[in-house]
Amino acid sequence: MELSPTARVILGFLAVGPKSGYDIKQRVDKSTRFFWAASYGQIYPELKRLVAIGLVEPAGEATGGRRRITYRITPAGDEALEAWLEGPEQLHELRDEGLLKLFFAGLAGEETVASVLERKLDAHTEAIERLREIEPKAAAAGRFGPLHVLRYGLALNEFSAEWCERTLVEVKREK
Amino acid sequence: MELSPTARVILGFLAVGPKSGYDIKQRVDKSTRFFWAASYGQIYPELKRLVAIGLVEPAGEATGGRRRITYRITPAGDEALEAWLEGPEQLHELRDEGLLKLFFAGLAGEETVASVLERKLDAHTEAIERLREIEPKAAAAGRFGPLHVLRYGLALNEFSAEWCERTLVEVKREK
DNA sequence: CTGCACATGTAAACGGTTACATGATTGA
DNA sequence: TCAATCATGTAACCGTTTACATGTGCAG
Repeated sequence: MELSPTARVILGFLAVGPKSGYDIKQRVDKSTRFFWAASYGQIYPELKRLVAIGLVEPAGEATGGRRRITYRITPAGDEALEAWLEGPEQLHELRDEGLLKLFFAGLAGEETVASVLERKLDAHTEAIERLREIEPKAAAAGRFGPLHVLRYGLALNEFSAEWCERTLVEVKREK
Repeated sequence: MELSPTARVILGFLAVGPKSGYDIKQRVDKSTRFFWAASYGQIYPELKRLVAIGLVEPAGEATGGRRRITYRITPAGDEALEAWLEGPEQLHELRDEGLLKLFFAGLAGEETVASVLERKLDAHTEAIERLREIEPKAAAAGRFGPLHVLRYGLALNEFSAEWCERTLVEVKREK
């Protein structure tokens, strides 16, 4: 029983505790979105599919107030999640338009190369700031996975930012 | 005139010199595929679209032998390419299933965490090997962009591999 | 009482991969 | 002569984003 891409995040978050589709989306946006995004257009239909195949079950509607449907992972869901975690496949895809531009920027002159690098540097700097804001919360929560993944993201962006700076210096020296 | 994602690679490679769709695919697979992939299913239709809007033109069919359609970038195509290179947008997307697994792997115990890290390490090690094989060729070609992008890829994968190793040690120490 | 955040959902469009179809040429 | 590679192309499918539709409850 192969899990769809979106099912992987959903089951993961439901394994931590029952949540609504809305909840899941909020969590994704504050954590996994940097390496695994999901939109409402995927989450809501996927939740229904997961219920249909018995990996997830409704855990009661709104306790008073607002409409709200909470879901809980089933034992079958736990099994499927574990099977996925232990499976060998680990897709890795990168789409980096800055790198693509850099690849061709030589055709347009050194100024273009420099501005491409500067914008890539900006993007990494911003990412670092956003991740630093989140870090204290992740550290306080004390869960191993989220914290280490966050620190990896931080370190990776710092590495990339420094690489952009070094390469910028090199480009300007050659000019 | 916004360039479609695939049009960006196509125009870039055609700016270096005339090529067929098949050529472009080969080049992509040997270079940009690590951060910007493209399949025949996109390249051939996109070439036709680019001809239709005048950014690219046919540069003659097969000189004897095999069937083969070569394309050349037009002045309008050069302009569009430069406009794209100088534009501010630089999409950056990452899909890293290893990180997603790591995010949740704590739920399944430390052995799962370790095996997820080991497989991520393997993936980066393999990437390093593949990139090292290509490097001498890129260095010999002497074009700034491709060489620096390749070295960035190499450095990034080395960084990630080392991070996996360090984190593995940490995980095993805690056990 | 108004605007914002909560909350769920669907439809259309887009971008991409994969599989399939076709056929020519080259080298073993 | 047979397999591999060259070479172009299309159709089906999948996953994803975006825009839209609808309505609730709370705070100012």
